[in-house]
Amino acid sequence: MDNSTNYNVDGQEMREENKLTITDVAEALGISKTTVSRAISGKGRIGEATRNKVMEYIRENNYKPNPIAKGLAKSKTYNIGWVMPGDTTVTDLPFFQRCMMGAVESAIAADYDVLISMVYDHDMSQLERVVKNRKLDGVILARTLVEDDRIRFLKESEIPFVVVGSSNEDEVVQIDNDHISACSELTAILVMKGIKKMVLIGGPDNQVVNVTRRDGFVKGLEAQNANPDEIPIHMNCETEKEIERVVDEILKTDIRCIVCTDDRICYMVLAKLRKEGITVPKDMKVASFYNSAIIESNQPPITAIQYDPKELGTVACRTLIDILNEKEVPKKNVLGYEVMLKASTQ
Amino acid sequence: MDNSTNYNVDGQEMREENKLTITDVAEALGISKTTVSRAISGKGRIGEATRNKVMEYIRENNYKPNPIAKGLAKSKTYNIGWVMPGDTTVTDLPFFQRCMMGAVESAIAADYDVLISMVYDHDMSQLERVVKNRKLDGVILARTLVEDDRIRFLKESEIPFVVVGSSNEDEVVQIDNDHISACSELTAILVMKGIKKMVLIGGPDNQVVNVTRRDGFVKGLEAQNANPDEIPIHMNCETEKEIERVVDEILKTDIRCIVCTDDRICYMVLAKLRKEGITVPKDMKVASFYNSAIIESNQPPITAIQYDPKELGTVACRTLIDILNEKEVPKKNVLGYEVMLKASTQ
DNA sequence: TTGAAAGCGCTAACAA
DNA sequence: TTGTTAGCGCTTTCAA
Repeated sequence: MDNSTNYNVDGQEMREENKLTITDVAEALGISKTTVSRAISGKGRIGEATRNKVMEYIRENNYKPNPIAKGLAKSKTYNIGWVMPGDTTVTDLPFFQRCMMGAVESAIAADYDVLISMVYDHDMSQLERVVKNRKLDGVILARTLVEDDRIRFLKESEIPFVVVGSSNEDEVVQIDNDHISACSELTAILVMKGIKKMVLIGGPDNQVVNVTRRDGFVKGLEAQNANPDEIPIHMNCETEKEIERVVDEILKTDIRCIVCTDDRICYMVLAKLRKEGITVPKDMKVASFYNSAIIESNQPPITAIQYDPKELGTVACRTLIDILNEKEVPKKNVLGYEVMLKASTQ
Repeated sequence: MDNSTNYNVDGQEMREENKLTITDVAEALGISKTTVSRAISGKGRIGEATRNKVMEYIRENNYKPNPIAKGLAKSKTYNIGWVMPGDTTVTDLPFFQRCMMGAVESAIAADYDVLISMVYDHDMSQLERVVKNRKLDGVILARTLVEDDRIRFLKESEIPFVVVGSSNEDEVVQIDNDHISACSELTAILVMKGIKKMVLIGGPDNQVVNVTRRDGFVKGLEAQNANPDEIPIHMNCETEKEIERVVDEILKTDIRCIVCTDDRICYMVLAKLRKEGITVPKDMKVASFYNSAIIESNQPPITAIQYDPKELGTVACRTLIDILNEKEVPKKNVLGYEVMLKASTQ
C-alpha cells in the first residue's frame, strides 16, 4: 500500500488528507518558507545541502505545492485554454480531438493544464467568459476563419495565444501544416500522370484551410502549365445534397478525376459514385487533400495527403508555453505532410 | 466601442488592463471589502441599497472577481476534470467529444470550467497528477471498465466524482443510458419479426457498456423464448481482420442477421459484406446497438439504437455539481434511448 | 546563504 | 447591517 495516504511516515501528527503546506515543510525542517520555496523553484541562491534536505523531505512526504496559491502569488493560473469550434461536423471531431490530445500532453509536461471552451459559430461568450475571468494564461485557437472574431477578441484582450491553422491577421503566431505545398504537389502529380480534366470540390471558403487548399490546387495546376480557368472549382459544398448535385453535374462532363479538399467531402463523393455505379478509379479517379479514418478503409484505397493532427496540438501548445515564458517564437510554424498515392488515382 | 477597455467611465485614474480588485471597488464606494463580497455572493445580511450600489458599480466598471483568489480563500478551484480514455479508436471520438460539449455547457452555467485529462490504458499519471495537484473540485470519468483502476483511485483520493457509464463498484454515482432495455427491446423486435438465426458481434468485454449490451441482447432473446445458447456471440472483436474473419465464418452458416454492439463494428461488418457481394437486407440483415454518423448515411439505412451523447455529458456534469454543493443525488441516473427500425432489418 | 514580512485578492469569523 | 481582522499557501523584496 501507498504509505502516504493515511499516516505519516515519521510518526508525526497525522494530517487530514495528507495535505502538507509549505509552512509544514519549513517547520518540520526548522527552516523558513522562503528557503523551501527557493529549493523548489530553483530560483535564488541556496546551499546545496539545504536544497537536498528539502527535496528529500518533500519527496518522502509527498508534498505538492498548491498551484492555486502559487497562482495567486504569481498572477498565473497554469491553465491554458483550448478553444474548439462548436459547430464542427461530426467527421471533423476526431481531428480536433487528436490535436487536443497533443496539446494536453505538452501542457502537462510543462506543468500546465488544459481548459476547454467551445465557440459556437459567432457566439464567443464561452471564450470571453474564461478570458475575462482570468482563468487562463494563454489560449490555443483550433481552426481559423477568414474573418475571425475570436482572433480579434484575443488580440484586444492582450492574452497570449496561438492558432492552429493559418491567419492573415498581423502578429498572430500560427501553427499549420504546409497545405499549399502539399496540395500543389499532389495536384501536380495528378497532372503529370496525364489527368488533364479534373475538378475540385471544396468546403466552406470562410475557413482558411479550405481557401489555402484551393490555392494549392491552383498552384499545382499552374506549375504543370495546366490552365486553372478550364478546371472547375466548387467551393462551399457542405451538405450531402449539394455534393450529390455537384457530382451529378460532373458525371455529365468528360471529367474523370475528382479532387476533394477534405475527407468528409471525399467520403460523400465516394458514396455518391457508388450509388451511381461508377467504379473508382476505372470510370472516375478520386483524391483527397485530407486523409482520415473515414476514407482510409475505402476500397480502393484513396490517394490523399496525410497530416499529423496530434503533432499540430503538441507544437501549438509548446509554442504557447514558450511565449508565456517570454521566449522568442517564430510567427509561423510550418509542419510537414505526406502525399500518399493509392489505387484511386491509378 | 466598448468603453471599458481603455479608460474609466468615471474619469478616475486609469488602470492597466482594467483589472479591478475587490479593494478598488470597496474604496471607490467608501465601504469595506466584506460588504462588497457579501453583495456579490448574496451571503450574509446586507442592505438593499448598499447591495444595489455595489452591483451597479461592478457592472458599470466591469469588475470580475478573481477566481484564483476566491479559490484560495475557499479551498476550491471551480474546475472539474473531464477524464477521457486516451486509447479510443478514432470512431469513438465523436461520442466523447459530444459528451464533453454537454459537460462544458452545464459546467459553465454553474461557473465552473472543465479541465481535460487523458488516461491511456492503465497509465493514470495524468489523472493522478491533476488530482494530487488539487486543480479540481470533482471529476467526470468517461467510459467505465469492468475492472477500473481509475474508479478505485478516485475513491481512494476522496475527490467527488461521477462516471459516464455504469459500474458495479459500490457508491459510485453513475450516469448512463438504459442499454439493457434498449438492446433487449431491439433484439426482441428482431425475433418477433421472425428472425430466429442471428449472431452478436461485440467489442472488448472489459468495457462495461459492451457487457451490458450483450446482456441486453440475451435478455431480449429470452423474452421471446429464443434459446440464447443457440445464438453465437463473438465478443472482443476489435480489428478489421477479426471482424472479417467472424463474418466469413457467419457466411458459411445459415445465419441471416448480424447484430453489432456498436457503430464501428457495424461499419466494418457492412464494408465486409459489401466486399463479399452480400446485399443488405436481402441476403443478410444488420442492426447496431449504437447509431452514429458513420453508419447513418449507409444505404440501406441501418436499424440502430439512438442515444444522446451530449445529454449524457450535461446530466453528468450537473450531477457532479450537485454533489459539490452537497445536494442529494441519485446513485444511478438512467437516460433514455430510441430504437430506430430501418430498412437493414426489413 | 537564509529569513522576516508584506502581499497576491478573496472569504469568513467575530465584533460593533 | 457593516467593518475589522485574520487567514488561504505561496512568492518576493529587502535585510541580515
